[in-house]
Amino acid sequence: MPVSEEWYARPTLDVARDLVGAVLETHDTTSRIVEVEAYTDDAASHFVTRPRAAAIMGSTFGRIYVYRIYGMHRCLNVTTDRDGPGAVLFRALEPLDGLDAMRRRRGTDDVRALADGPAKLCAALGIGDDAFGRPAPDVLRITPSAAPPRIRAATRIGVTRARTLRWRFVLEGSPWISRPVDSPRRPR
DNA sequence: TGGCCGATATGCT
DNA sequence: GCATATCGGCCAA
Repeated sequence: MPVSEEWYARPTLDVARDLVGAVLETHDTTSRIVEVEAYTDDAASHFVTRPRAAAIMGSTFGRIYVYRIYGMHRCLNVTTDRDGPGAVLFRALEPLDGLDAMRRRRGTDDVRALADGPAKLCAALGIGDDAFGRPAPDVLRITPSAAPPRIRAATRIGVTRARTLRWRFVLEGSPWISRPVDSPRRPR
C-alpha cells in the first residue's frame, strides 16, 4: 500500500529511515530507495541557506521540493514533519523496472550510473521544476519495505556545514549507493 | 545590481 | 585526484 501525504508528517529522521529500502514508483519506473539524507533546521539545510526557496520545508509535509544546483542539475526531496522544517533528499536508487525510460532520460546505457546520485536519479525519473510543491503521492508511489532493512548512518555528502551530523542513511550492503559510507572513526 | 557560492556530474590527468 | 560547466538564490552595497 503506497503511503499518503500524512505519512510524511512524522519527524524527519523517522521518515528518512523508513524511506530506505522502500519501493518507489513513478508513472513509468520502479526502483528501490537505497540512500537518502535528512535536513531540518541544521546549518546545512536549505531551510537555513535558501530560506525563501526552501520555505516549503517549514510550511508543508508530503510535498515535492525540487531545487537546482550548479546551474544544470536538479535534486528531489520530499518535505516532512508537521511540527517543524524538514525534508528528505533522495540520493540513490536501485533501478527495478522502466530501465529503458531511465536510460533514455539519462542518456547512458550504464545501469550502474542511472540513479547513483541525487541529480542523476532526478533526471532518471524525469522529475522537473514543475513538480515543485505538488503532493508527493501525485508524483511518487512509495511502498515501505515490510521488514525493516539494515541501515547504516553516515555523514552527509557535499555539505560544508554541520559536518558532524550523521544524517545520511544507506541500505546496508547495497552496491547501488552514490559513494561508500565514511568510517565513524575517521570523520572528515 | 554585482558577485559569490553551491545537498553535482563528468571528463581528463 | 582535479578542473570545470553553468545559473538561480541570496545578500551586501
